[in-house]
Amino acid sequence: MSDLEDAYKLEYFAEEGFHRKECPKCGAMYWTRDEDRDSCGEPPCETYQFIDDPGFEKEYTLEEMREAFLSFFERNGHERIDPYPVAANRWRDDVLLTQASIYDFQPLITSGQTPPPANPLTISQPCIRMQDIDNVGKTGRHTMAFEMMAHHAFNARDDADGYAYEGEVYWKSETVRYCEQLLEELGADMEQVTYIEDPWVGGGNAGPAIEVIYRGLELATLVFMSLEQDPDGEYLLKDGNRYSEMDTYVVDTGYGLERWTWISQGTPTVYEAVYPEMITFLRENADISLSDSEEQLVNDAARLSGNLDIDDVDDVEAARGEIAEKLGVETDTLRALVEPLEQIYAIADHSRTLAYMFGDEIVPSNVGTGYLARMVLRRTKRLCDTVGVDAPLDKLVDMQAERLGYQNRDTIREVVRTEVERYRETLERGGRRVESLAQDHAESGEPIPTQTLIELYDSHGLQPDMVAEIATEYGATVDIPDDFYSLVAAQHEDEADEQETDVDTQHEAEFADLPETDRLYYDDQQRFSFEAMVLDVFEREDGYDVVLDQTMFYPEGGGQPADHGTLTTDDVTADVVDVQLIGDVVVHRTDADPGKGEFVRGQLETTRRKRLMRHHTATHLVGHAARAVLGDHIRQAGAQKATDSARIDLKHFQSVTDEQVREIERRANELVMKNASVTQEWLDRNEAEETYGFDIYQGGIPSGEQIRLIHAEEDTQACGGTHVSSTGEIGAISVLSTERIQDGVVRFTFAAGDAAIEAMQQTEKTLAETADILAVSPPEVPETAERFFEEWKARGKQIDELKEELAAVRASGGTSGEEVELDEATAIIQRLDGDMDELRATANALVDEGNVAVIGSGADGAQFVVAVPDGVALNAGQLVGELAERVGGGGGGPPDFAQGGGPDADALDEALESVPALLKESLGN
RNA sequence: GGGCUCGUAGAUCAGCGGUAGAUCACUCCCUUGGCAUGGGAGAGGCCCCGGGUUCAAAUCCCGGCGAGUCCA
Repeated sequence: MSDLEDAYKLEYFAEEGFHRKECPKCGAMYWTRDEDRDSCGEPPCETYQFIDDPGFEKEYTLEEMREAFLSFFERNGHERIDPYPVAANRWRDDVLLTQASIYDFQPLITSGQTPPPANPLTISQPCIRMQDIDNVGKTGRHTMAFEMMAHHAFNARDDADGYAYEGEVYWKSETVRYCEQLLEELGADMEQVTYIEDPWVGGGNAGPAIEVIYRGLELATLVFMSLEQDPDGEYLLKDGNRYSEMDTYVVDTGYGLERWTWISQGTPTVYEAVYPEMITFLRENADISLSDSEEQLVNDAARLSGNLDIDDVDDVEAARGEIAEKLGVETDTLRALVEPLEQIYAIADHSRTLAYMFGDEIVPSNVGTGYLARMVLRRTKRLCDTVGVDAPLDKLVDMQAERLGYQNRDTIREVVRTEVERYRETLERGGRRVESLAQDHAESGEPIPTQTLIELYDSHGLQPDMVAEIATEYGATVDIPDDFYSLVAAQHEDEADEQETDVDTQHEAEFADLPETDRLYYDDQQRFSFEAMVLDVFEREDGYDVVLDQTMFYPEGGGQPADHGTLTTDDVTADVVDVQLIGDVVVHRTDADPGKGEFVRGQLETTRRKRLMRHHTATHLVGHAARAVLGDHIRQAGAQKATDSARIDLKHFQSVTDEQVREIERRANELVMKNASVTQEWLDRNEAEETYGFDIYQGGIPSGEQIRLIHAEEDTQACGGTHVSSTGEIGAISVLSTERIQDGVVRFTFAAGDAAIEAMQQTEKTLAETADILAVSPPEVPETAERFFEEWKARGKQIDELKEELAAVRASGGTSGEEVELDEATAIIQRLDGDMDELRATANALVDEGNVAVIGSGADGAQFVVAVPDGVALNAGQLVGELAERVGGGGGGPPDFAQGGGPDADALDEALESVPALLKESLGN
């Protein structure tokens, strides 16, 4: 076993006369120029030494510092790269948000499958770390949104081949030298800089890493990613796993833009350094004006808390008393002064987070990144309300968006406004709910139970403290357990996620040794037959897996189903029922064995393929049209093509109106009528991204150095599917329906070509049939249907009225029923073969005249209604129960009115005859 | 991707197996010089849709549609 100690003995450190020392406080190993140094320099071993005493020669704004960094590395041979979106799930499915610059290059570039956009490169990458959300504003240095400035170099070992980059660009010593040069250029005192050894581990990779500390602040981390997880690996690292050396090794640095800006200014908190005008605006808006002495107190407190070991919110609360004591004020006094400022810092940071999110076209939703955006927005809104900021949230976000240079600011504001309004509605709805709940509990005097609080939060989005606030107004009490959110989490624990085993992986090993199948469908998408040689055949439970040297069959992928057709030899014709791409090998599932080593003729089912191609190209056009109508933020969330229709799921922050749908349909068909040629182009991926942007990845991100682009009119997408050669071949596009499949995602189902004609004919047929039934012409159908419906309702009402009248007449006009005199009233027993409504009405009418009514019907099985007037000691429910038993059923109801019945209509009369006896019996008791 | 909650009068919601309700809004009448208001009467419901269970479903079960919300 080996550890990484040797990995830190850099030539550079030796040349410059660095000393390797152990920190007496925390035990960390670090490198320094200062032989007499006695600490690693990082809190808690050391305190901040730059507040009011900036660490660089001059002060930098955020923008100046970014430029200083990027241009420094440009001067030193690095190419400047535009930042990637903060929505990392656009190019990888293992994370939602970009949390570090290296995320931009994972996994395809770091693993060597795809070349980097430049090598070496420098970038300032916006990042969002939700895990810091509670600390923002309170610790003075945490921000949820930040930019990670970085330079990266992608190296491959000399003896390694098959990677998308080769040789060594530079490695550890050069990396540290760049860092030193930059610090020196900015005027740092190099004697005070320390380099702490701190191996980095994450996401299956690892490597030695160095933390760069200056005046108590960690300014950068230099990571040398060179190891990968390996059970037999040589290195045992701090996560308890073993690692071994990789063929590629990557310089991964991270320089916190905000911290560099901060240290250059020496303000009490980082927030005042990075967006001072926003802080000023918010303080004025919330009307927070402090006297000079109060201002001084706040500054002193900030400096003190910066110098304490404050890593999260709990520490802040714990330290508050200590700080107050040092300053000679009451803890509460200090809190009253500091808390509003903390909230304002958080608002500024969150607004910036939202600007990044919406600027990068994240759409609020109840899933994924959209949900995270919604959470941040609601939290920010609450903070504004608490601290008394009355500027609209869309304005605050816009201020940050403007600073960050986003072009889509109008959309950003609209998204924020829509979302704030939605939140207002949720609160209003929830408020009403809590009010009535609170009234109930105020009456009973019992506190609102925890389980109810959990439900209010989980199902209705109401924070327990908000519930408490409203409840208190109505005099109800609420106990919020300290571990409330753990309780919520505990209720979700049962939600076990089932891992489905991929059938393909079972056989994957068998195909691994076979040569890559030559995919002819890219050479000519309009050819539907070919010849090939059978390389291998595997017998399966339900057929055969046939591998050819080349194929025209398109395997399922990119939402396009597999081609069907036949493989024919002189002796055998095998039907191809499914085609899958496994690794580089196209596997044809057939119903017969063509024979290994045979020559086959392949013939596609052309109708099917043509329909799929039309639908695929049409999908691109519908997406393009939607973007034109709804806005640039429109992005594909998924798509599926079939022979009779296709669907495309689009992200949008509002529901789509009928007019918008028609407009999209119209524009899509305009593109069809233009008959623009649809072309494919293989392009270097970095060139493609540079030319067309990330929006080409609507259907996911392919791997490889070269990617295939499909151009249809102005639309360009990276796509592996098969397409028609000109848009006119699509014929027509008909949007069949739209539905909201989840918040923020609208699904368009549409048909193209002959499928569109079929769909339209089907719709017309339905309309024609409907018109026929109503005996009107199709245009008159809506009006007629409405009239019929209204008339139908009116008649129902009229029938009800007539039944009432009939019942009254029956009751008053002497009855055909048997009368039995009871002590307090007359009971009328009657058979009346009507429905329940008639029975009820008649019984009610009889009761109105002071009679007991016992009515039976044989219209639908046997049914009874028994009604008893006030003051008569007879239990209707009991009587009905006994009668119903005699017809093989059951019944019941309140004592004054009951109903029941059973299937045995033949026994009805007999049951009614028994009523007098039953009455006497029950009254006699 | 998964969990939970909710669809009843124009609006807000009760009812949760047994005769569909309240409040506001609406219409009309009365009180007042007029307004705020007060008193009275009335109209307004495919109880989201489709199956099932039951003598009986707004109510229970299943499926769909629509809305909300929490989590990954």
